[in-house]
This record gives sequence, structure tokens and C-alpha cells, in this order.
Amino acid sequence: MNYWLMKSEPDVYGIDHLAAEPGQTDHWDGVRNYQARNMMRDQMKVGDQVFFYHSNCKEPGIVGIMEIAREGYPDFTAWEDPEGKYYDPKSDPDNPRWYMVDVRYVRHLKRIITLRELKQYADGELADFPLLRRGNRLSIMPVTKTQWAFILGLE
DNA sequence: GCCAACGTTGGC
DNA sequence: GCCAACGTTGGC
Repeated sequence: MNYWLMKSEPDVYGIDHLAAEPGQTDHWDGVRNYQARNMMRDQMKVGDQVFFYHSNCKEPGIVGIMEIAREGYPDFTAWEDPEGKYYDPKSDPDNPRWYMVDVRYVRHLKRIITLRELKQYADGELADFPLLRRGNRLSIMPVTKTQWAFILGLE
């Protein structure tokens, strides 16, 4: 089993949105970055555990856990609505450029583990954690089993 | 709202 | 294939 972290802006789609979905499951659409796409398309497996991270907000940090419910498949938001935010004329059903996965809500953390707190371990236990790397902008990143356990231990 | 960092685009 | 221009991300 693999571990991941996925970012979303809570004003756009936060963990409470996911928890309120039917079956507490939804597709993770709108990723338009090749590295992130490759992880969803090629590496994520059903049952993988994922940290839900709130970005671009007052208190950025890890707010909960979800799991992969369906493995990579074409992101139809690239073509369903030409006026849509995620429309990309270079992607179509016959030759999809973008992929997504389905995620299922597991639980909220007992408290938000903030980016500020995680940074305290940037030179220690979380030295290789991509989230803390300078200038990092990846919206999806792998988490090692060790990092996963350490972060959950902070809860 | 600012702006540093980074990815993508497109002219050459 | 280089690289300047541009757009986006995301912390602060």
C-alpha cells in the first residue's frame, strides 16, 4: 500500500465537501500538471491512504485522511464543458491528456496539523518531505510509510 | 494583495 | 533545443 498527500483549496473543495458527498466519495478532477497526473494514472491503487491538505487558506495544513476508491481514469472535465474551468481542447475522450482518481473520505484528524508545525521537522524526520521543499507546488505527492506514521503520531 | 518559484508555451 | 514571456500556485 502507498501513501499520498493531495492538496485542495478549502474554499473550492475542502474535506467537508468530500464528507458530504453521497457515499463520501468523489472524483478528484482538475489536476493539470503532468507529474501529478502520472501519479494518479500510474501509481495510485485502490486502498492507498491519502492526507487531505488544505492549501491557499488561513491555516494551511493536513486536515484529514481519505483513501483511493477508484484507480486512474480520464478526467472528463477536460472536455465536458468548453466554458468550464478545467476545459482543455487538447484532451478528448479518444486521447485523454488528463486523469483523475476517485477518493473516499475516511476521517478528519483530531486537529489540523499545520504547515507551520510540519516545518519544525524540516531538518529532521521530515527532511525529505516534498511539501516542505522550497518552492514546491506539486498538488499531489508521495508520502513514505515512515513520514506517514510520524505525521499521524503528531495528531 | 504581494510576490517568489516554478511549469508551460511558442518564437526563433 | 533554447529561453523569454507568461500564467499559476500558494504561503504570507
